[in-house]
Amino acid sequence: MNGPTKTIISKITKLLLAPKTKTTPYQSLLKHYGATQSLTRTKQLHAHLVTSGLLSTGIRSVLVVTYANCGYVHNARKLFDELPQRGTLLYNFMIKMYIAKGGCFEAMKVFLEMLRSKGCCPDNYTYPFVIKASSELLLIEYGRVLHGLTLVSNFGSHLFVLNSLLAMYMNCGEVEEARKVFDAMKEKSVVSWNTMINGYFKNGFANTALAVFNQMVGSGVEIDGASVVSVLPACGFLKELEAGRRVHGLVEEKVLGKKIVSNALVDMYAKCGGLDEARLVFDNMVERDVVSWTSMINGYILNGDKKSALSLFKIMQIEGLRPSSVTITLILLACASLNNLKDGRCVHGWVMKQRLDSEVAIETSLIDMYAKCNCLSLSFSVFTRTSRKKTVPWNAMLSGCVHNKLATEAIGLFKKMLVEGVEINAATCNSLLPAYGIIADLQPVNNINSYLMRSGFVSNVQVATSLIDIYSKSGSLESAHKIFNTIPVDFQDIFVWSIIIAGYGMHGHGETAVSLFKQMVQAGVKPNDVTFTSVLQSCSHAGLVDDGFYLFKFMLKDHQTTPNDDHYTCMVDMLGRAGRMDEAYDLIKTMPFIPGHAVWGALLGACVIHENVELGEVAAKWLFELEPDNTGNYVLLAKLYAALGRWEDAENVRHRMDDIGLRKAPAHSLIELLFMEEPIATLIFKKLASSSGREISVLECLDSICLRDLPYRASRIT
DNA sequence: GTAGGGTTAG
Repeated sequence: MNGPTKTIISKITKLLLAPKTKTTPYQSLLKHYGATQSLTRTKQLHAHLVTSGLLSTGIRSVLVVTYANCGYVHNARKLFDELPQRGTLLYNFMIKMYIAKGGCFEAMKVFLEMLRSKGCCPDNYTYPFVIKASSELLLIEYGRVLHGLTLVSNFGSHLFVLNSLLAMYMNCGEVEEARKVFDAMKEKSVVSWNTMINGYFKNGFANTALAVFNQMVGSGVEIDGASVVSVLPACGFLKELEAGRRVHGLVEEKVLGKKIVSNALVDMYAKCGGLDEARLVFDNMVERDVVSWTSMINGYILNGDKKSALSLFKIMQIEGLRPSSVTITLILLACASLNNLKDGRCVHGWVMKQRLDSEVAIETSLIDMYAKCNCLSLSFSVFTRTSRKKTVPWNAMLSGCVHNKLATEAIGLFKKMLVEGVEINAATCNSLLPAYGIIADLQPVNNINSYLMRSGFVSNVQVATSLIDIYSKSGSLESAHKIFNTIPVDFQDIFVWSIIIAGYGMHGHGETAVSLFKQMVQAGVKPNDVTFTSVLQSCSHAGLVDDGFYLFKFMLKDHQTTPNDDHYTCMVDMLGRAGRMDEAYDLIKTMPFIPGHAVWGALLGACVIHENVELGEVAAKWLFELEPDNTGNYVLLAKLYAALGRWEDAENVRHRMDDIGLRKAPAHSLIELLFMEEPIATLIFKKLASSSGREISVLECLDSICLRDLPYRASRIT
């Protein structure tokens, strides 16, 4: 017999000896039940097969697959265990079932059984499943072993296997390893590229994600919907409106007009500040789901238009869409920042009816909303109904107390957290720490500091930043600076620098503030609006006019930072305090935008100090127009007149207030008006003293003007 | 029968 004949004969023999694989009607029926996930019918047929004694091994195998497809783990497992022999296919189905049910650990166990079994090897279907399981369990070491197994079992170059390895490495944060696998791939599919784009973004490399997408398009790979949905969040995060627009162009060109793609576009435009374009995509959608509406609502919130967010939410409900917990979270956020208790309570009512009020995210948002609307008792009543084990509602409650200036309560709550064994995280510390800034007492700050040291939370830069802030607010710049020095240079970000600079500024150490600012710039940290405000304020408080001017010019020239209202206010305040009134006014005149009330307020304040009526009247004129309801401005102008003895003009200011209804009760005298403000009381005190020609005690003066909180005010005035 | 995809938050 020659070779070919031998082969043919062996093939025929194999076919004859092989078990008949003809599908019986029962098997076809079970396959149909599996495909349609008809569990009840499967159970009925199973019972029938048992009673009629038809439960052959072949049928049992099919039953395992059917139960697995229906997701009925118990029966699948039972029948699977009873089988005398199990093939790769059956193992694969069991693994797939466990993963679909979220039982990744069980899936891994089945895989181990498979490896231990004789004559049954994992195949190109098994590996993607188990790699996914180890990925979801974040078992990177396991994943590496699997990677090794694929290499020794010749599946190391299988496209699906490699793609699942890419996803696994990315999901476990092993970006470099994913890259190595990707670069070594001889054949790449659109899924490989998409996995890389998505993986880079999720691991914080938004720029690389965008670059990989561009490379993909550049090398002629046909993109699909998933490519777009993976790259758009990166554009949104980077606020790369132009890049986002180009992606949008590709979407139109390739007709990738799926709902999910449009949703991603809405989100991208919203995050890039292209609200009109977001709305255009939203309006042109044929069909919108909750995510579409939620993304659009979020767009309005991100762009500061919370009122439109609320009205869109109402339209959404009229259109019959049920908000998700994400939508609710956002709406409560909008209500919180609008101080809109009425709508917030409505949403709360709806949430209760829908029985969504026990979702942690929603509970937390409710606590936050009530706190921001200054209804802390309602926050507490939501809080007491929570399960109290999760950290986030506690954090929201802490922030709520701090927002309402209830520092002692916040600290009390924190102690309770420790007693009740609630997990403390960095966010807890960040919510709590500002409470110590309110108390501004060194002893409690030292206590919390030692806790943060022991627990290791100080190594969190945000926590350390807060700690620096509360130390400087409590008067210990030395401790603040010590903590600043413990932060590794690479982690000294713009926030830490701003806080320490502001700390020195706050205590009048303008020179140190300026020198720290220079150190920061030297260290390569680019100053932002806030740092400039801090350092300019420091100069202003310390009277460092020249330094202030230098920094202001530095901001204009070297950093192309456009000064904002705050910066001009600092400058005007600084020049004004130094008596350089005309320069202050000239600066205002050169402002590239319309000056706000703060700038004019600073000028008026300076005019009062230096008794400059001419400019004071100019400033007041603007202020009365910009904020006609602010009584403080009227008082300041009256004070200015009073200081110069121009009582008639001062009296006119009072009339002006009466005319616009700012003072409901009739005033008997100018003095009464002037006493409304504490600095004016000081002035009156001086006037009384000089007119009577003798020393007048503060208490005597205060007594005569019946101010409340005497001891407090007396200490402030002396 | 296998791989990749969207909105929020403390």
